[in-house]
Amino acid sequence: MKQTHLFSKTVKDVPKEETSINAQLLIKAGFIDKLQAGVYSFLPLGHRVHERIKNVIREEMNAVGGQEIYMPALHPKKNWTVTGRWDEATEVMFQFVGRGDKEMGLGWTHEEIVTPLAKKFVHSYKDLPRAVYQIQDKFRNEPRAKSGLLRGREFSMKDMYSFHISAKDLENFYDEVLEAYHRIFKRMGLEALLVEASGGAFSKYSHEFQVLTENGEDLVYVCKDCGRHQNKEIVEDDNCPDCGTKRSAKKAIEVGNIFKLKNRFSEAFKFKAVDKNGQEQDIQMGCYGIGPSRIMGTIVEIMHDDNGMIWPKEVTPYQVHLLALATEDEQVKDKANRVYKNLKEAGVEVFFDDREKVSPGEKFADSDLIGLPLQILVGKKTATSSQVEVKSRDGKNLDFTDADNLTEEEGLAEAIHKYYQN
RNA sequence: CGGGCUGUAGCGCAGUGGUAGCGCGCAUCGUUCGGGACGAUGAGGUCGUGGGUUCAAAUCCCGCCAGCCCGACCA
Repeated sequence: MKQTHLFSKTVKDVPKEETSINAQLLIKAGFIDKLQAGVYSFLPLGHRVHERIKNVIREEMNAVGGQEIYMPALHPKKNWTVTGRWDEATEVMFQFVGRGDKEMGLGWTHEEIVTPLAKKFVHSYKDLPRAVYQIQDKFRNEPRAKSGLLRGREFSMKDMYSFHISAKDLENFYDEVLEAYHRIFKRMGLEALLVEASGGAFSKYSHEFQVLTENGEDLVYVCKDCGRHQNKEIVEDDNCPDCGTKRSAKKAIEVGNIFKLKNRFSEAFKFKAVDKNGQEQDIQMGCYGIGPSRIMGTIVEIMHDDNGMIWPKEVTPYQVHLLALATEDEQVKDKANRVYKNLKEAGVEVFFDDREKVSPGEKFADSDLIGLPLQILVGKKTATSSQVEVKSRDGKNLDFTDADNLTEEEGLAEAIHKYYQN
């Protein structure tokens, strides 16, 4: 992708009222644009990151047997009256009247949709277990949207729902998803703690995945001795219930949440299946949420420095940022174009700053702001040789920069591919 | 929903009663070119919105809308 063709641009100043780091950096770099409080457009670079995050989640959900579907966001009132949550959810749910006085609402969660859906196909223990998930925008009428992508009124969510013939089977699957969640966050460079929390409107208890950061809005009691962490909402005293250690409250961002719904929704929708003995059983359900857009904001909160963002390899919008530094020099220009072409042909995802009459300083500043893991510099220094200069955004040394055979033609693409495989 | 602050050019801001400014960005030309270069010229605004006061309102008063922060809330 040539930077001269990119839809968005970086800006030098962001509104001073945007105080959260993720909003500031993502807006400044042209990754997102705010339409209204808690509602954002994802621009090409931001969209690519968002999609990569979703793809990591997809891979891990598919790996535990989840099947991707896509449900409507526009819900009829009738499904919600079954569980009584139409009236309970007036605060959080956007509700309105459509044509013919029909009452409808926008989906803020999908138990009321997926349960009757599954009921159409599941009648016997032989049809179980099943897990379906979707990645879709959720709508929540938050009293106060804030902190950029961290708390929005429209935001992306992966929500998976699982169906089981027994509580035991639910337990097993729940544990598998829990492990899958750990893998997801690890792949994206986030250290997420497993935290016990209340079940809110869904069940008595749940597990949250929390990333510790000062900019978080949750408070987690962290036990450094035995690792039993609990959300403040269920904590009665500072001491760990397991080992008795005095725990400290730390701010955190909730990036995932999983619940055992048990028979709460299957009972409401009269969703049963016969077991091996021919006896009808309430279906046991679990639900598993994770917010890609919130994760994007969290990654920026955690991984940045004074100059800008630093994307982890798994979710970077492009693999390398190629900078043509002295475009008035025809040799430099030709060489940069060649490197771009060669890398692209070798399957490297290249973002190419081909802007002319833009000073090197501005290119460096923009490149650091955008934060791709690798920067390749083509300037007068190396114009007459076939060598290129490679820098890592995080400042760590690259073991391949010294390789003698690392030229624009040979070795470079290979080294980049290798870098991304680690 | 309570408290505080804010709304003026694409973005950031100044302008407290006399008819609209600065910086960035943008356009054209020239110079510059390894950590956000410089000069010249130019385009761009019903000052959030509705009403009121006044000879005169971006500026004063009232209502409304929108945004940010703190709190409450947060499946």
